[in-house]
Amino acid sequence: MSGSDRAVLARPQLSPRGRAIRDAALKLFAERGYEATTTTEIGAAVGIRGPSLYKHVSSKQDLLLAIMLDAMDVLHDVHALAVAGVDDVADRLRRAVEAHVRFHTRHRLEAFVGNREIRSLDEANRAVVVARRSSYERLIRALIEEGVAASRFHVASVKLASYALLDLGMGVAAWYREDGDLSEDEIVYTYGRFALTLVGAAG
Amino acid sequence: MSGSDRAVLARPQLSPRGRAIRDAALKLFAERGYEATTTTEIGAAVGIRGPSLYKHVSSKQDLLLAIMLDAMDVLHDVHALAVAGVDDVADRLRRAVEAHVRFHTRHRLEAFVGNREIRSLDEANRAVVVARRSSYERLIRALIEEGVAASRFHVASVKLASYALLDLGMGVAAWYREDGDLSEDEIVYTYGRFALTLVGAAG
DNA sequence: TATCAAGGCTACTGAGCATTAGCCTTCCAG
DNA sequence: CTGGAAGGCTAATGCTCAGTAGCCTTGATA
Repeated sequence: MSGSDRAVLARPQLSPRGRAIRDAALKLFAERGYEATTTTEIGAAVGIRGPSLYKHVSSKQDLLLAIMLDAMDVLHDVHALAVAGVDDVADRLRRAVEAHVRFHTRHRLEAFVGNREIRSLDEANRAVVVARRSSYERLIRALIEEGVAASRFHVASVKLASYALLDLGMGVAAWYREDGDLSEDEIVYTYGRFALTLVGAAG
Repeated sequence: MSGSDRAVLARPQLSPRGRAIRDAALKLFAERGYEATTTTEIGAAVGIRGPSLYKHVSSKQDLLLAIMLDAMDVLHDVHALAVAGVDDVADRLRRAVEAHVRFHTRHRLEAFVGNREIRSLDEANRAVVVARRSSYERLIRALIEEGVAASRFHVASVKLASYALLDLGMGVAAWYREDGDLSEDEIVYTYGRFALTLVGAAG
């Protein structure tokens, strides 16, 4: 887990203004999309003009990349934390899905942008983000495979089951609202149970 | 069902070139996104220059709107067809979900663009599309409510269950490939069964 | 054969955009 | 009190677009 510790502990420190800019950009990217968001708008959201952003940030593209990479780090971290030290494979899957869903409520903007704007990254950056996402997807699939191998899970297709679980999380990021009438815990626990029935977990 | 008949029978006839342009635009919108797609590219895809598009199409925005509206019509149609004449509520739900998922494989580009590019529609057009989508979502939710009322389904939250089912379809549109190793029927039937376990359908 | 519509094309318009240049103020360190 | 860095600003640069104007070819019709 030294990798995720690094991500947790050594996440680069941003100046307060830098943080504000990134937050504003995140909100705008989520709302209007990356291409449709102008540097003027991002600036306005933190009370400065567009060109002044460049005193804090190297480019709009880097802003997007940083947002996505940070989010992927957090996602890996919460997954690792959720399954660490848990032996039973069904428990591990349930906890992994709970962490997955909770991430998508707590960081819904990051998740939303991360899913929708990969296309807006240029080639090289996209490759990095896609690789990191695939590595996460493999973790979930490996859990299901393990349960199947142990005859604890029974699925028609491991791939299909893992897609389904991952997609449910992404869906949450699209519709969840903090002030909605579904509480975070309600969603998390319900989806955790969905996951187990979905893989046909015995007992 | 006269509404959906209208949609099926009276879908406006497009010239072959018009069709080709719409298809090309759909593919490009799905690949690069609406904002990132230029009229020059759409033109090139059908062998003409960007400005010549305007001999067939009134604007890029209208192209997007037409794609989305047509897709929503088809989705409503396949739903209506799937549940028509089926009495048992569990059967109706399963068939509705199967139709939902099949739509998202057969029309994955339309579904993909329809979900991701609503933001790119201007205010008025967006309102129309959103309304039509909500009406579809209500159909699914009503099915679940009906099963719950009849004590055939048992869910923690109707809303959550319907979100989950709808999101699974959207997920399919994101990863399904005709030449992938999961067949359309395999996905459709598996998700149909998912749906029933997910709503805790008895028998 | 003359006409005309359909459907191409190039050139142009007008707008918007990310980013850079270069200037000015503020404020802290020496 | 002075020098310089930090962080604003306006103006300008260079590019990319959607959409329009207006011209030309083709081919069917009358």
